[in-house]
Amino acid sequence: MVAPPPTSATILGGVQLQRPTTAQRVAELLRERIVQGELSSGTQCAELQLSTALGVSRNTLREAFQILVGEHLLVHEPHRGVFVRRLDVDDVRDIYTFRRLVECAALAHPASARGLAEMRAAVAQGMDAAAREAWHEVGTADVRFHVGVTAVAGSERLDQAMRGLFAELRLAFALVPDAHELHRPFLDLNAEILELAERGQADRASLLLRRYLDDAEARIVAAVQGPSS
Amino acid sequence: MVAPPPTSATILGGVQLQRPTTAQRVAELLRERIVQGELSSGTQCAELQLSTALGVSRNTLREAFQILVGEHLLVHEPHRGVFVRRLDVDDVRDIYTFRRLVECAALAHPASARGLAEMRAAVAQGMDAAAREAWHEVGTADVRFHVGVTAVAGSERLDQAMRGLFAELRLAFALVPDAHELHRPFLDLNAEILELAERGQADRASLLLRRYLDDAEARIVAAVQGPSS
DNA sequence: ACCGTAGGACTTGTTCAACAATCCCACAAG
DNA sequence: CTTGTGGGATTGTTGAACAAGTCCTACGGT
Repeated sequence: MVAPPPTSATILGGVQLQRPTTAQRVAELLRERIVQGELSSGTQCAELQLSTALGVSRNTLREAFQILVGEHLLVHEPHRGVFVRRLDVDDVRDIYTFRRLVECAALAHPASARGLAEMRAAVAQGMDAAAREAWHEVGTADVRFHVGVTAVAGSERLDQAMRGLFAELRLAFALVPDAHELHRPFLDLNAEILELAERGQADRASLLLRRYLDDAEARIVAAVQGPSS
Repeated sequence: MVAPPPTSATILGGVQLQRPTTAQRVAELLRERIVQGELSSGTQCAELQLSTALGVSRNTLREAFQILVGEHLLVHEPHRGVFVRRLDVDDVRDIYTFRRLVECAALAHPASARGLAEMRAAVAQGMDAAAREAWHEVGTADVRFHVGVTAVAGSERLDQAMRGLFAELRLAFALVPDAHELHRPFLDLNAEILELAERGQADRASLLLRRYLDDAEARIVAAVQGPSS
């Protein structure tokens, strides 16, 4: 087995510098608006209105829609339009079933040190943000922590799937009143999980994580079915 | 836990009857061509050529492209075109890292009987197909078996992610000479895994499955780096 | 009051033609 | 052998147009 000749990609560390296409930029902008809750669940995205507002053609906008539909952030109802996805209780349960399986398994069989480093960085960021009472950033750090947990498994595709899941979850976060209250109690728990994981106590870390997930799921389920129950 | 009220979706079994849009049908057609290997890895999909061949406009075709790019079956290089994705060794390893984590964890903590039923049906189909020497169908049954394993976890999103992963994997299957030889030895193993799972011997089933995955990964990695080594 | 229904306004689905931006290749110059 | 430099082909993006479908409303029958 001979060493492969160094390509420009390996030299440059695999970074790809390609200006995003208009559709990608539009998708990115809409994605941001959606996960930030500025476009709330169920909102219709009218083509003519949005395309003129963004200064792009309908065709380009429709390409952007396809991207976001593929990410489950928008739903497409033929001849009716595209809408910001609305999560129901089953969706939240489904997402947490996914997270429980993947995150707990990742912690139980650690394979990548990069994931641990991410977890460490996320805990630090969360502590710091809490000290400054920057609650929104605390939430960001919490998400980062769990993406880090997933990264412990060492699969790029798994990481990406998890990032997609979190984007979906934010649709539900928006329904939780006092979103900072959602993440605040988990700061210490994350730190504890990290410490166990670093000491090689994989099983205890995994168990603690499961408790976290059960708790978070219950909170969000309650928020989603909210006043209706 | 009370039973949820039956919605129209549950009554109708969740089937949604909406004629697919043209872009969706084009995407489906191309997806089929790709996973069947009729469009081999690296092939460029020229817009003008394809759109005239399919009798659709370039704009519609580009919407279809966005769908398939989102499924990682096509890659888009701005101003150069879209190409059928080419999997390298790292991709295969990444996919199998994903599968190991998810499938083994699913078997270890069974949560859905529907998954077991799928596994059973897949084993039966595989045996039957092998008896008829229908090797292609044996491969289909093998894939079905492992989607069934994933379904044991009980998350719709996880199932979908796994189906997407298998679509990608077929890009690599096409590189394996004698694809039926790839699946043939696993018929009995699948049956054995199923039996262990049904008897509640989750750990042993999970262990056996891990051996399967390691073996399959090695074969495909060898095929992908193939003649170059 | 309660359907059905027939319009009509509006939105989405799809195509087409055009132009701008970019890539690719062949060829010439150093 | 490397480095410009066209020019041709492909992709990126737009605007207009029409077909197809949905939603709303008013009308008529019962």
